[in-house]
Amino acid sequence: MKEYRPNEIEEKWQNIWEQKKVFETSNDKLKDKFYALIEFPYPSGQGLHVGHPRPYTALDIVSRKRRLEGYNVLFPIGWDAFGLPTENYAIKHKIHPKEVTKKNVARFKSQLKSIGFSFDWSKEINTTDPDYYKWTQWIFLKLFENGLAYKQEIPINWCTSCKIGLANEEVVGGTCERCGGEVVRKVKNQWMLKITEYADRLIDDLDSVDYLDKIKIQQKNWIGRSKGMEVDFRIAGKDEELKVFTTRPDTLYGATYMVVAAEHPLIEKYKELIINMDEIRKYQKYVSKKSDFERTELSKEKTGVEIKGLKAINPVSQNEIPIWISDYVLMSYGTGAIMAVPAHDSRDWEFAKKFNLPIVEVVKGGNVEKEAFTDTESGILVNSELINGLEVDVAKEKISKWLETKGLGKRTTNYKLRDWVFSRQRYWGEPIPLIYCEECGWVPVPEDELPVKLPEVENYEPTENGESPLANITEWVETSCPKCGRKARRETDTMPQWAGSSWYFLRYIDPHNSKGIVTKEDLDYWLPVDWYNGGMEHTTLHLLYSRFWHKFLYDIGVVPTKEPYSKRTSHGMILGENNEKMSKSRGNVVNPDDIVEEYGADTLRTYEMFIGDFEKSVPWSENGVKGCRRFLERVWRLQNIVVPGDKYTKKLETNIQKTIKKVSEDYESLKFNTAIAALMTLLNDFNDFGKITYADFKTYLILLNPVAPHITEELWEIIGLKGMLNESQWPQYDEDKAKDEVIDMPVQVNGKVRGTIVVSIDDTQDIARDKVKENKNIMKYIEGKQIVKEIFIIGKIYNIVVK
RNA sequence: GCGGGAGUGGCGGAAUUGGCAGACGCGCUAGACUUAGGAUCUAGUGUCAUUUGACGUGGGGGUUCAAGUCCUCUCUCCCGCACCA
Repeated sequence: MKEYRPNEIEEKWQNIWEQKKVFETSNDKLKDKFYALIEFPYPSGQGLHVGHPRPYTALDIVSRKRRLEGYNVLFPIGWDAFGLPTENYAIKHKIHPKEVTKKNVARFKSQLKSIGFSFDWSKEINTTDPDYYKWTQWIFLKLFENGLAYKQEIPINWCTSCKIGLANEEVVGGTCERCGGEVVRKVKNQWMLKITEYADRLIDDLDSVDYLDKIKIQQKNWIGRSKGMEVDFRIAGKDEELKVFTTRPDTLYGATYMVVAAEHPLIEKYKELIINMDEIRKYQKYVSKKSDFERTELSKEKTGVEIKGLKAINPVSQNEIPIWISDYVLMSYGTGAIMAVPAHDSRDWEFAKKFNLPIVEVVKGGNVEKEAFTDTESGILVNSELINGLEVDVAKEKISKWLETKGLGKRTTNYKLRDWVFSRQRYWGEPIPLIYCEECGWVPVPEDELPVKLPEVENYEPTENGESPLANITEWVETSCPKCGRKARRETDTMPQWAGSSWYFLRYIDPHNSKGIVTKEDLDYWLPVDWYNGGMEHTTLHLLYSRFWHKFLYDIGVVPTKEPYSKRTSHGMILGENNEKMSKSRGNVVNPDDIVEEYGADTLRTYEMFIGDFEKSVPWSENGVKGCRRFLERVWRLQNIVVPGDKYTKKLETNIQKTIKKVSEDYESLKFNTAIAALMTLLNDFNDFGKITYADFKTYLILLNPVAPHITEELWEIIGLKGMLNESQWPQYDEDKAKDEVIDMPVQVNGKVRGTIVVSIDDTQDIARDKVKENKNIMKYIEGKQIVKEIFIIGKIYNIVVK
């Protein structure tokens, strides 16, 4: 027997697979298709770390299994290469982001290839390739033409010293991450996409897809649909209404004050009437330095200022109530104003306590002097003239009707979801293909002029006033209006990184098409994606954005399905050995190259799958890697105990059948760790028995192949099986043979196991009872006592209750 | 704060979904073979008592013949929060 040398074997088979184009998708549309998708990586400067291969290996396993089952499999790969880190690197080192990307992609590619994934490399895509982003721009134009893109004033994080807009991530404690300068909110006119128009469908169509429940729940909560009422509070002495949204109109009598967002237009409108404008200005400035996130997060200690000089009228009680501003009310949710019901909302309660505002109980059951009583899904109304004594449901309905007939409110649906801010004042993104003409307004770049390519620039830093670096390239910006021919200017904002990743799974299907986005008949065959795996952190942004784009493309007749992905699963993170997130600064990053080099790709793959529950985060362990290498060494040595025979060894057959069943099922249900454990157990059985037939070994190799493709292919060749393993077929199991006929049944007395009896799987209670009587140890606990009850579950357990 | 998720040996994790808790692997202990090694093989390994046994799945309470699994209260940790990808 030769020594097991993974590096030699792995390179050998990777070359053979590539030469023979084993993993290229076939054009045979009569075959059943299987489209497996992983989230394409962002090619960062650090290269892959061991977290990347985990989801890739998982779907590689499924893809390899499906090929052996006869499916036509599409398992593609590409690069999500626009983005901030590349641009920042380019600025710092004065290298074109295109060059940075090229270098990073090359590195990622060689790393991925060394791990032996069965990607169809002929379908590789890159979001920064003009042939690709041509179609990203095309989709944007379609959205624009259909009224789903519009401009709006939106505050951005502005670093006063770098003079550049910052991502939320780059703002640390109100200061700029890179220079430590002061960050303020600055209003910019931004392109927005109306994802809210699809809010209902994005919720409702979740019923038609197979996503993990936690993913569905998280998306639903993010969209945050709530049915309620918009209620008008009149401003005392003015012909002006302050609208609030509430899901609880029944608690209206408890509304003892109102709170509006610091940016609420009401303040500007009535600034002459407001007595304490100075105080308000000061508070507005304080709020403007916080992100929405901080505003709600840091709200442990409530802050706020009363707007003195304005009062509101509670529409049901007619009481005059004060209006406050506070940072816990956001302009971006609802109407930017709330009615505060301190008795039944804890934030309102804290605020009322701090500023000494009245608290009026309207649902019975708590002690509202001590704390807010929020358990009010049901209950009886009090202190509420029109609805006293009614159940919450009934009261809600009655007061809603009353408000409607009086014209004081209307039923509406509100969403937490906000429209998508689509503009970036950055260089490394897709140019937004619009032209501004004084006469015609915003005009799309004609389709035949797409793509609008990124121009070459010297400097990638945004301009002094926060415009994108593109704004400085006069010859690029100045153009003529496609409609009227007059002088016009190009939009200089670029798209966010999310744009390219919102539709990439479509382009994989037909990546080299120069005439259209994807050929229609290919779309009909391949859509929807059968299985999409990715991180939970993408649930509410990328996953939702891409569903939105897909639904839009469905509406305009480009794609044939309402949903892009029929199944979505997700993996856990791999942490450092110290149980912390892997990061350069913590110095706990493990590079897969080192593992491949020292132990081999098959060991890396096996370990990544065996490391633990696929859906949970787990710490890396080098010792665990060694254990997997040892396992593969034992598999390698199985070649020594193979004897001729084209049938399963009798004594091993049940175990083999059971393992086929277990492994086949586990590979399909993310339980890779237990599949490998089953293969280890079977290997132990083989070694205990001492010899195996070709048939035993062949089945074993196929079962292990998706996890460890190189070693199994090599062993297949060594023992002289026909053809290549990857051309063989997935083994079948026989349900009857995959069961033990005889089992050790536990016998309990009063719920405690006192012994076992050997019974056939289908033996009845009478047979079992006789066997119990023969068992002295069990009888010891029964004799002399009265049997109260006997529970017998066939094939499982026998419990005797005695007194 | 809001939303989602997780707590089982020294460690990663199993548990047919209410039926023998700890499969499989790591680590550890002892032994064998040794041209001494981070190789391989054998046996052991939840805790305490060590014959019979008692206890044990973050903590408290409950349902049940039977609870890691169901109900209830509670504690701790992780992830996301819209310009990171």
